[in-house]
Amino acid sequence: MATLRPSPNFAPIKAKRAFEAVCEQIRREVALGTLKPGDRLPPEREFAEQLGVSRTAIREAMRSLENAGIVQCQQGMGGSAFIRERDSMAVTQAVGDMVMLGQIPSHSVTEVRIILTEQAIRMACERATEEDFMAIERDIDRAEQLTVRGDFTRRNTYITEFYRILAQATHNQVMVMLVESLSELTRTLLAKASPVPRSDVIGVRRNVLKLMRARDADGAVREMRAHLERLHRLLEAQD
Amino acid sequence: MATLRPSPNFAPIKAKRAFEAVCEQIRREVALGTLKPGDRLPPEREFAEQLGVSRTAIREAMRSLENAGIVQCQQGMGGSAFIRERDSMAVTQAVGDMVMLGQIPSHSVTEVRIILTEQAIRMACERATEEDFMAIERDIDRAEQLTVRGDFTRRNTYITEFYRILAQATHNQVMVMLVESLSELTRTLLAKASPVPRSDVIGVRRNVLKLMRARDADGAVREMRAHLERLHRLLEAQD
Amino acid sequence: MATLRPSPNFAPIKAKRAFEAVCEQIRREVALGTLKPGDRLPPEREFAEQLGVSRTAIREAMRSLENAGIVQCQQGMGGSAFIRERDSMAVTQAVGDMVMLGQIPSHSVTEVRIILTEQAIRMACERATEEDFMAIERDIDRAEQLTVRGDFTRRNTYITEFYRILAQATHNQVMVMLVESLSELTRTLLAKASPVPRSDVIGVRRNVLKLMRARDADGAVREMRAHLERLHRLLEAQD
Amino acid sequence: MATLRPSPNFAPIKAKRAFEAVCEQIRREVALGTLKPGDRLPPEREFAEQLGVSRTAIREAMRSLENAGIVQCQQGMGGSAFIRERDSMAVTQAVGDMVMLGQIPSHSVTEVRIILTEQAIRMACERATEEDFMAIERDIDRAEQLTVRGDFTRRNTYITEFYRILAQATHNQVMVMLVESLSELTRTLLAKASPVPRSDVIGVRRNVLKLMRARDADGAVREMRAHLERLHRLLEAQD
DNA sequence: GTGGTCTAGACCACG
DNA sequence: GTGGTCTAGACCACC
Repeated sequence: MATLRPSPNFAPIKAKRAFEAVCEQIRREVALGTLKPGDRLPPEREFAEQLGVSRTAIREAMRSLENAGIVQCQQGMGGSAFIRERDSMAVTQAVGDMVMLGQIPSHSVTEVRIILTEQAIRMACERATEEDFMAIERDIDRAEQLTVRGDFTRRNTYITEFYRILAQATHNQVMVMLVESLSELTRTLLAKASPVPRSDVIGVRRNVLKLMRARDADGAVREMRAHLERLHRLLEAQD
Repeated sequence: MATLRPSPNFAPIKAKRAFEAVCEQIRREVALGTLKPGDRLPPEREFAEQLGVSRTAIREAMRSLENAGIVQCQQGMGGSAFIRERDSMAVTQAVGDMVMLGQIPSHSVTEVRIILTEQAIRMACERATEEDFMAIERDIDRAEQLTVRGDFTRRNTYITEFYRILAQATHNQVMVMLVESLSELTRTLLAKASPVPRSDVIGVRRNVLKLMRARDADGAVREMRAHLERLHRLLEAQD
Repeated sequence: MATLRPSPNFAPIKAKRAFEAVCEQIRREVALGTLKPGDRLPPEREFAEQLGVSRTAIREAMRSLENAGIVQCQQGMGGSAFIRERDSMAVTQAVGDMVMLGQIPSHSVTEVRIILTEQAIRMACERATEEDFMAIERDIDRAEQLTVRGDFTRRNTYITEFYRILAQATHNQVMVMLVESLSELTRTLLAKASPVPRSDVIGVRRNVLKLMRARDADGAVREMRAHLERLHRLLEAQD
Repeated sequence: MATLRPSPNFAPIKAKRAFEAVCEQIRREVALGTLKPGDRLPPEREFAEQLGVSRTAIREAMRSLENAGIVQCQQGMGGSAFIRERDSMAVTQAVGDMVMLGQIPSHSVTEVRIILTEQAIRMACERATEEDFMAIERDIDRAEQLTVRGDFTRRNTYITEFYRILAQATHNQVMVMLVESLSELTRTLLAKASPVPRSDVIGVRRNVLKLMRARDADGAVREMRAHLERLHRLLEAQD
């Protein structure tokens, strides 16, 4: 039988560096809503004095937060740092590092990417409003127009955005974030691999949209999966 | 006997922001495999001299890489910076920032978390080896033993690790990474919300494992979904 | 008019040193009661590993806690650190340092000492049980016997303890602590000043006790004050 | 009669712990006045060499002295250790430890706190100069202004300082020290207990000050006691 | 085996 | 660049 008295419960200790404490405070204020996107942080010198740390510590904290996509520093007029609008760039970067540096085979990425996209489509089929569908349609239209015109630079913007807009029909921000990150990552991998993927992207997307509008989740998923698997096979071929 | 592994090849830095160039070099060496997890970078001073940059540049680069979860700095002798084992902490942090700072409702997180865990279970049911199952079982066993003993600090380690080990049975590193991140994030949210979640975690997990061993994906998914929904309801109650 | 949105609230940052974190943990466990007087802490080396810090950090923490009178370290096999019984030594030391190092005139000490002792006597007159009085009497008796025998070393123990036992009749631990500290401090000051104070201590104490038993607070206070003022004048003479 | 020849005074060899010897030297210099508040000690490395001990010994000594509130270490250039201004922090800490760690009921603290504050008021009524009263008034004024402005962080500084400034009117440093310590301790206890104490502190204090200026000790004491008892009841409610 | 001491080396912070 | 902080590892004295 165990002793009645609770045994002392010692937790490991992690030394906190000055800049980490600074980061923590800013993160907290952003989380609380007292700092909002567009707000400006105090000038370095003032901020340093306010927090009782050196300017170096402030600078390192800014570097860290900039990396995390939380603030944006701009030099020149009034310099200082602004709170950024949230976007999924940081997640993309983090997942990308894992794949690039961690020797993760690309089919691990594409497999999960397909699964997540499927799940997003299923969710969207249940929740999407006509407005959502129209947003998707607009994106396809523009991409098509630009393809015809041969303006591939701008076309790629819309081609890329498709998955984000699709995911937004789920009305789940986390889903949007992950789908966007994995799509972006796949795109990067493909760009490095085969310079000219070429396939009837527009047609497939129109098909998927039609099936989703008909709330035919299984059909839409089947169509999308076939397309993505075709696309991803280009990557496998390289390994 | 000399090491077979090629030694990292650092080149002097040219203009451009110094710390970025440093980052780039290290990232490259890691990607190439000349720098492996556990390897030690040269001491600050020495490294700075080697690359012909200031110590500040080295420090800022380390900050950046530490942020990305690529290196880990520690104090004291043998301090310097180590290449870290790849883990999903950076992704967790990035997703966590989005949720914490971006006013994303917690049910967006839990919904995707459930979906991903389900998909992981389905994949695992197809691919898991007996070895995978045994790893899961060992984790459950340890958690149970430590629960009985009242050593909650160490218990929580195993309780938390469960989802990672479960996901590893999919043999897909990206899946592991995402499942781990979302589980960790949910755990953090729960910890902030209700101080005493308590439920028969061990029992549920044994059940899921049994069903997976019988390759009954639908059953395992049903059991797990019920458990997670119960858990997540604690969060909804708070909003 | 002030803005509706709450302005960000940045708090100054204090770097936490490793040993402070260790101290904090031990203090917490003692406060929670999971560590009790007599308990043994893990050996330095083991403890260091458990907390993820170096042995030096543990040692510095021990130094700090030893100073605060919380633990006591022993050498040799089976050594390690023990949690100490609470006593007022630390307070005595702290007050003593203030006086010794801060150029505080000794009459500041004696003045407060008299006031506190008076207040203790008043409280005791209201609350003391017969048991308390008997404890005081026993102390006086022993001191008297040892005075007669000429065993001054042991006599001083009882002479010194008198004020603590007197204060214990207030049933207020803080009062005990302060009275004891100031008495002890005065004794030290006197010892340095005049080697032979000599006066009819025993007689005075018997008188005070008799008056207290009669619940004559005013009388007891008058008697005690007269005695202490006589005593303290020895110190004034020196300045 | 004792022998004229001084008897050889063998002190136990006992290899006094190195850091204790260092402490002793510094304490001695401070007591002698050769080291004054604000003075800087030599850098660790240099000091160690000067005294012929290791840096570890110096560090442990610093720890001990820092604990006793005698020196203060700070980072950065001009780092080293400074001799601190005398303050009652060490006493507060020592008394606080006794209460926190020794299971002393909070009403023991509050009871003595009230008694001591009363006695301080009585002493002050006899000795305070107009200058003392003005210092008290300034403190009340500032606290009131900051309350109106909603700057609670700085307000609390003045609210807390009140008792110290009040006690300084006694012109007895020991009284200042004890009143400050017990007030601070009560404040800590209250902060842990009830998040919103709120009451008309400013009004009460102005009243007390008015009565003290009229040298009406009994009145001032009555007013103050009523206020403190009201405050302390918040603590009792929790037990 | 445990505390006490010391050394060398490195990060972290400030100016 | 200086200086505080932390660490790893070693040796000693004690029981």
